[in-house]
Amino acid sequence: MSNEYIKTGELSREAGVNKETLRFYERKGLIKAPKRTDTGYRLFTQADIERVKFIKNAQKLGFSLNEISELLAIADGEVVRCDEVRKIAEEKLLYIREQIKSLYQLEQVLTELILQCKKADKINCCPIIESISKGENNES
Amino acid sequence: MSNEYIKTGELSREAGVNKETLRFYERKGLIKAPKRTDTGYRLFTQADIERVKFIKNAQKLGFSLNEISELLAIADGEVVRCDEVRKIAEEKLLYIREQIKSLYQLEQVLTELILQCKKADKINCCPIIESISKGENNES
DNA sequence: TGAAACCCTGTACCATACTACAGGCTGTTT
DNA sequence: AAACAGCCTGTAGTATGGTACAGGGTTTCA
Repeated sequence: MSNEYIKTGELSREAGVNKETLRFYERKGLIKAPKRTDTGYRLFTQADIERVKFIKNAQKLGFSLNEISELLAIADGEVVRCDEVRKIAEEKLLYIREQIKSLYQLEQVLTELILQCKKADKINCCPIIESISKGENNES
Repeated sequence: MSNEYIKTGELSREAGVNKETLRFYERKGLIKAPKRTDTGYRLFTQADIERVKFIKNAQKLGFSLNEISELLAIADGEVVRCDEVRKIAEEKLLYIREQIKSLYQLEQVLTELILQCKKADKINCCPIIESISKGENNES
């Protein structure tokens, strides 16, 4: 379980990512360059599987690869600086809330436009096109 | 007002976009290739100002340039097909609602993680990192 | 021994929406 | 006539997160 090395193909299957993606992560520094066989084949470990899964999970939480780099760097440290992790998470949370807010405004405007469109005479007159033309949707 | 031609620089100022962006839109077919002077300078019209503003307004509503192309093609038609416009808007609305939904789920998970982090002992233990490691955030 | 499956590298490409820049005319002003 | 702003072209770069492929070496199994 501990001394089993796996090659690129197996890691890619285990972690559910493309083989090219692993090389991409390596170039980006998200996973560290693994050992190699004499003939140059990469030898990954169980820990690498966990690491790639961590990356995938963090992406599902909305973190970018750069942010995940930061999280991993902290997690790799001797002492995990919990406050630093929380800071990154809090920034992400604020950003997500902003996104929700502006998407909600869009949702309102679009809903209203579609409603108007349904009510309108459909003979060569489109409230949606007209509203965009006039720039009535500028809330920001 | 009608026969006044303007050059790239003025259109860019009037519509609030970069000059390069205008060439980009032209290549993309979002604005049609304008007349030229004998020496090759582009001659835009008032209508082009409106068109660029339309593009900017539609972007604020969340439409991509490809979708804006479709909207403009419909608006350019002899008869504006209101139902087609509404279809595009309705698709966008559905997409925006999905985005809101998944962002809201993220918001919930992140909020909870941050809360746990605040409650936890901060000595070499980070609930956020651990939760991501374990993949506890998989709702999708 | 030979085919199939696997791995390696570097480079280029996908979408999205621009932005920058080199190298060269044109137009205006002094 | 010279300086400078403004326009032209084509190409390449930005950020994001990968994906694809050519051209080659390696491993495995029959």
